Order: sequence, then structure tokens, then C-alpha cells
Amino acid sequence: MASQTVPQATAERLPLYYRTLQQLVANGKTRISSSKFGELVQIDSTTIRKDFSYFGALGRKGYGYDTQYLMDFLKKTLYQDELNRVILIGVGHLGTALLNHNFLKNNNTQIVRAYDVDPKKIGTKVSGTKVFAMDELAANDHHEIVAAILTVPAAQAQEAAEKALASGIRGFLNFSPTTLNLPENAYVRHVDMTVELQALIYFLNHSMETKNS
Amino acid sequence: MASQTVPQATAERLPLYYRTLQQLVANGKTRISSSKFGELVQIDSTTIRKDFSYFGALGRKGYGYDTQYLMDFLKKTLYQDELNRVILIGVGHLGTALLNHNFLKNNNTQIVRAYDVDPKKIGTKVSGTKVFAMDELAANDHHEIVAAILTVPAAQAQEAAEKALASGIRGFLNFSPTTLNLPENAYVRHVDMTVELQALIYFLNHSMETKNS
DNA sequence: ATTCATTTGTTCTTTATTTCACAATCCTTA
DNA sequence: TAAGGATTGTGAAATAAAGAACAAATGAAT
Ligand SMILES: NC(=O)c1ccc[n+]([C@@H]2O[C@H](COP(=O)([O-])OP(=O)(O)OC[C@H]3O[C@@H](n4cnc5c(N)ncnc54)[C@H](O)[C@@H]3O)[C@@H](O)[C@H]2O)c1
Ligand SMILES: NC(=O)c1ccc[n+]([C@@H]2O[C@H](COP(=O)([O-])OP(=O)(O)OC[C@H]3O[C@@H](n4cnc5c(N)ncnc54)[C@H](O)[C@@H]3O)[C@@H](O)[C@H]2O)c1
Repeated sequence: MASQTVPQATAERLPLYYRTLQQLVANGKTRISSSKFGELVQIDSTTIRKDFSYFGALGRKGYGYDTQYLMDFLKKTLYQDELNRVILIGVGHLGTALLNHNFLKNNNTQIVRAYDVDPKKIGTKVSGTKVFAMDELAANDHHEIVAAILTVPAAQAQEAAEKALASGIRGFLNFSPTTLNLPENAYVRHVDMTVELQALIYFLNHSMETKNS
Repeated sequence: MASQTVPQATAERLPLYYRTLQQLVANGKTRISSSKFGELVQIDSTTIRKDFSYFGALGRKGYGYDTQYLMDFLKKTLYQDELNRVILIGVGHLGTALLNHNFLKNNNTQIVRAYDVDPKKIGTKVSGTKVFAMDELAANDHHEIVAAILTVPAAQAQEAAEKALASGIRGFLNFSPTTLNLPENAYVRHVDMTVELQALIYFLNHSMETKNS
């Protein structure tokens, strides 16, 4: 199957391609060449053509790509043609911001439940999403939930992830600054803002050195 | 200089190494081997030794690495021995969460000012940080500011980045789901949660396929 | 002091990703 | 319908990153 031959680097670019195509279609563009598309996403046009080629011939020589067709193809490929249900654990500053955000609705992903340990938060609704106690997470059978968003303090992240895993969740988007230790069948993506900020500062300082020397 | 030979992939791992060493030192561990360290950060021990070797001989054969020494070394290498001042543009849900967060204090990085267009927010303080009007950003000389955190709506991100750039800021941590078009001397890191979530869903579905087939 | 176990630093190999270059193909227009 | 221009899809080459293997060096134990 395609899944075995699509490089990881390619797969990680697909969401960006998808979003950019959504914008093009919304703006009424019906066709685009790999070079124009490359300028938009700031990726070399060869890389884009090769990325698409892993899925077969999606374009037409001498013409380019049909935006609507390509968008629909990526929508299916990224499983965005069905609703993806996720939960959120840790309704603090960051968790509340995520609950208030609408990117989940725009992209066929929805936070269906939130969980916390704070009695003051349990039972309330944040932006329409109910907050439950952690016990209810452990008790539930979550086979229809694709992933858990972790926005708990670092010290509690491992414990929270294990509870979600025990309830049947295998996917994690971890915002805590800590490495999770989970079995092989779990899949974690780590959004680590401390790391990003430090990497930014490192590269800024080093690009200066390169220019001065 | 080292800056020209350190691979990008290595540089991006340094913040994770640094944070993990901080924890080890805090827990009283004085030494660690590359293999033990590798388990902690979930990276192959060879990769870790190779990463460190770009900076010279940081360990001792038959002994391992001195945690305090290595931590101090990375602290300097990552410019965490001096205060890094940043600004934040867009005091909305996400911006407020970031302002409330303390990761900036822990890591010698500080949001010194915030900017917004909303008259209701201008002049207020969020978690001790003053909110200014965008005009004041344009007027300022920001040579002592290393970076701007962008938490404005996607449609306003380019404009906000250009204003910051005009005031002398070259580094950007962009949380908006849009690609920024900036000159070469600017450096952008993109934290894109929509992309992360879609990539997570993609890999989850594909790891299932691999197992079933 | 000598032996032995440990662990680094590094060379060499393998794998992954990007980029080059161009024939094949399709659109467009006259 | 034929010619010319545009643009894809893809092998082959180049670059980057990760991993295996091991000699060299050190620490610890006796
Ligand atoms: N706020 C930010 O902007 C920001 C930025 C970067 C990283 N982070 C990380 O995101 C995480 C959350 O940050 P925050 O600022 O929202 O913190 P917060 O303290 O505001 O919120 C944490 C929430 O988790 C809940 N919680 C604590 N232990 C729990 C447990 N065992 N199970 C379930 N819920 C539990 C708390 O009741 C609280 O509601 C932290 O790991 C932080 O480092 C936050
Ligand atoms: N909230 C989240 O959890 C979340 C998650 C992922 C991505 N994002 C992205 O982060 C960005 C901010 O999200 P949010 O939920 O905080 O939105 P928000 O609407 O709550 O906040 C946006 C803020 O930016 C200000 N603003 C608008 N135009 C501006 C301009 N030209 N200059 C300066 N300030 C301006 C607004 O006044 C507002 O305070 C968006 O791009 C969003 O897609 C947010």
C-alpha cells in the first residue's frame, strides 16, 4: 500500500498542502503549477511534485494541478472527510485557549470532552465542551476517540497519558515539556514551545555569526 | 566555527538535552551515560554522542558525562546564560495563555511587552505584562528584543510580522496557521497545531494499516 | 600495580531526503 | 491538425542524518 512507501517527511507536509489548497479553492483558483504552489508554501517545486507522485499521477503535464481535485484527494488521504473526535486533558490556561479555538471545527476535528482533576472545573462547560473528572476517563471505552490533547502540568503528563491509553486512546498531542514513555502501539506528537523558542534563539545567533564571518 | 558544522538536526535536539539535564541536576544526579540519557530522551545513544562530539570532547571515557558541566555548557551554547527578551503580538486566547505561563521565566526568556489592536486590551496588564498599541511597536527601536511571538489571526500575521521586522526584530515564533513571507535575514519557526493534529491522525491510521496487513 | 568492565569519540555503513535534469505528455492557439 | 510552450513525473546524483561497530581511554576493584 501507499502507506508503506510514503516517506515520513512527505506525510508531514500533507497538512500544509491541504490547508493551502483550501485557501486557493476558497479564492476561486481552479488550477496551480507546482512552482507557484511551491512559492506559497515555501517548498521547492521538485519536492512538491515528488511528494504528490507517491500517490500516483495527480496532475496533468503542461497544465498543473486541479485545486479542487487535489484538495479533495488530500482531504481523504488525511481522513478529513470524516469527523475526528478527540478529548482534552487539563483545562488550564492552554487547555482553555484550545477549547475556545475554532480550528477544530474548521478541520473536521472536534474536542468532544475535557477532563481535569480540579473540582472547581469538573461539571462546568468551557466553550460548549463539558469538563469531566479523571475517573470518568478511566471508566470510559474510548474506541471512537482518535486522540487525546495533553495540557496538564509536566509532572502529571505521564500519568494522564496512561489513563487515556488504558481507556483505549492511542494518539497523543502532548503540550507538556516532558517526554512520554508509552508502549509501541501509542503514537505521540510533541508540541514543545520551550524547545521551539530556544531553537529559534540558537539559530538567530548562529545566522548572525555566519554573516559576520 | 562550530556554527557551520553543527547539523540542523543536532541543533534542534539541544534544547531537549538541556531541559533533561536541568532535571537530572535538580534530582541530584551527578553523572550519566549516553545510553541512560538516550532512554530518557528517547534518542539513540550513538546519536547523542555524535551530537555532543560536534562541540568537542564533553564526556570522559569509561565514566560518561558530568551532568552539571554538560548542563552549563548547553546553557551557554543555547544563550540561556543571558536574558532573552521577546514581545508578543495578539493578546487573544492563545496569547493570554502564553503570557500567563511561566516557561519564559524558567528559561531565561521573558515577554517584556505585548501588542494588540483591540482598544479594550491596550493599556491593560496581562499577568504583569503591559499591552501596547501596534503603533508603538512600529515606532520602537527593538534591537534588544530577540524575537516576536505571533498569536494574531492568520489574516493579520503577515502584517504584524512586517511591523515587527520594521522595528528591528528578526526572529519569529509564529502560531498562526499561515506561511509568512519575510526577507532572508528573518528567521521563522512555525508552531502549527492544525498541522500537528492532522499529521497525528494520518500516522495513527497508517500505523493501523501496517499492523493489519 | 594490574586487570577488567565501562563508555566515549569516531570511522564507516546504511538509510532518508532533497535536488537536478530531462524525456514524455498535455494544453493552447493558430 | 500541427507546432510551440508549459509542466509534470521520475530516474539518477547529491546531501543529510542515523546507526553499527570498535579502538582508545578511563575508572573501579583487587
Ligand atoms: N500556558 C501556556 O501558554 C503553555 C505554553 C507552553 C507549554 N505549556 C504546557 O502546557 C501544560 C499546561 O499549561 P497551563 O499553563 O495550561 O497550566 P495550568 O496550570 O493553567 O493548567 C493545568 C491544568 O491541568 C489540571 N491538572 C493537573 N493535574 C492533572 C491531572 N493529573 N489530570 C488532569 N488534569 C490535571 C489542572 O487542574 C489545570 O486545570 C503545562 O505542561 C505547560 O508546561 C503551556
Ligand atoms: N487559541 C488556540 O488555542 C489556538 C490554537 C492553534 C492556533 N491558534 C492560532 O493562534 C492565533 C490566535 O488565536 P486566538 O485563539 O488567540 O485568537 P483570538 O481571536 O482570541 O486572539 C487574536 C488577538 O489578536 C488581536 N489582533 C487582531 N488583529 C491584530 C493585528 N493586526 N495586530 C495585532 N493584534 C491583532 C486581536 O485583538 C486578539 O486579541 C490564530 O492565528 C489561531 O489560528 C490558536
